Amino acid sequence: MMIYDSLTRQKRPFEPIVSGHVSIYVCGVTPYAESHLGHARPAVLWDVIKRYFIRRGFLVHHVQNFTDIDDKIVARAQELGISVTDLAERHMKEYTDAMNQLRVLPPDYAPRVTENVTPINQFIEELINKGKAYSTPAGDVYFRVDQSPGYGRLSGRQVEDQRVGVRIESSEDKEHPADFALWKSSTAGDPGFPSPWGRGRPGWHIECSVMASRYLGPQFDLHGGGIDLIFPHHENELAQSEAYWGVSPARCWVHNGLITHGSIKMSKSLGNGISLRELLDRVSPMALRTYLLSVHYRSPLDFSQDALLDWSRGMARVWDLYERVKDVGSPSERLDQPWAQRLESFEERLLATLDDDFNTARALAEIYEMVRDVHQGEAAGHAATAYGWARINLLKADQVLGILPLPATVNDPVAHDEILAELLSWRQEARQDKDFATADRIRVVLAQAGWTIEDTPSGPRLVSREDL
RNA sequence: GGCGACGUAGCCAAGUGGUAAGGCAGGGGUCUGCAAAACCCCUAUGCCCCGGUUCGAAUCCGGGCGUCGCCUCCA
Repeated sequence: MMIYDSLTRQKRPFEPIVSGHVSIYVCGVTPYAESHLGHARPAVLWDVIKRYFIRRGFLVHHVQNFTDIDDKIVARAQELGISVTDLAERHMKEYTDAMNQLRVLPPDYAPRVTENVTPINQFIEELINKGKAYSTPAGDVYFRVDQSPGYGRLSGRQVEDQRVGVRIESSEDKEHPADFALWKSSTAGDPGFPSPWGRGRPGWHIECSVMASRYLGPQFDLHGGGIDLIFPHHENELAQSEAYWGVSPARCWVHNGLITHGSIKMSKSLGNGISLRELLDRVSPMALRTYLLSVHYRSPLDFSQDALLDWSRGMARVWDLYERVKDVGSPSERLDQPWAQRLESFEERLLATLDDDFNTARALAEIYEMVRDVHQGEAAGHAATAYGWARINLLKADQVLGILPLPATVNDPVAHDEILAELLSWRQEARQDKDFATADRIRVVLAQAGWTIEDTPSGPRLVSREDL
């Protein structure tokens, strides 16, 4: 099992700290606004990673935080005239709902900054005691970057090389321009928490150092997040945790590439962000999920509606096959024909592709090749065996990748169903009487209602493709 | 200015030394009253360009060109 580590910039064999266990910390969202498509990528990726480890027999501990207090949340809540709690709560729920639709398994813990202020303060105090941080007369606390020997090694940059840009916080009583805040004092009207340095709130990076170690211990296996978090967030987190614990927090840093739109990074400020909620109203969640997995996680994914729709057309074939085979029995015969052998060993190949740095794109290709083998078996006169394997293999793929739509919970009004059924049987009668003009008129009527008729050997079937 | 990523068929995309996966679109076919769906077959002598290393390179090295990301909040 090989995983690319951003710190050493190479694929390395995965060696868990505790044999048979894998501990994962993923940086979650700051719920100050609606979730956009970019948030879905790491969520789906880590969901697959988790499912993969579980299938490989690991016990998984997964923590993903909510940064439910920060400058943006405060600003946005004031703008809307609501409390920061209400604002954060609303967007956390939206996020969670979207994740459920995408079939993302919830983390074992989803800690919030506001529930960890005391441990954060203790952590900061200890850093001050160790001489790694200092408080200022204004009630802020900063981390001393020059007391952190390896600072910059994760992001591959040196403090001196950085562009001398305009620093937003100008009233600095920092010792060094690169020092960053562990604790920020709150002004009168702002939300804040008591602390040894006065009322204030945690800086941006400290919460992850504290919560990761609180829930997973000083060192854990995998640390995830978007590639845009490498600097400053993870660089600073690494420095803090190392200063406190004396060890690097994560054994392996896993960063996903960003989603772009028109080749530009998706972001609210540029106005090219796509609302996850709106997108999920328009497209099938499983089409979106598998589309996100169709590109290797470290590459940028340039989103386009057309590419998503093209992709979902392909997945529809897989879903159709599953519909056809979901109730068939398990194979009873063992055959030495190549297609049968490949169907038997499908899951091994699937897991083997994921062994190599979670190559989900190739894993999806394996599914299509498996589907072709099913048809070969069918053509060879072994339909029952082929379909049996199709059912098993699609479920196995689903277990790890999550590819099948959830069972529909739509309950059309009975009257609606009856009308459709009546029209269909009317058309069948017309067809038997060779009255094709009438039959085709009925087809047009149904088409206008959004239904496509598929005449299968076992009779006509209505298909609605509007959700693709 | 510093650091980094990427450039594979009409489109999306895998592939890090051994002779180009997969999907969509397109073409041909089977089935069908016609369609739709499904299935089968075909579709890159070539992987941004130019050099180099090698028996052999999309894959390694050097130099270009182009696109993007981070250096400020960001998944």
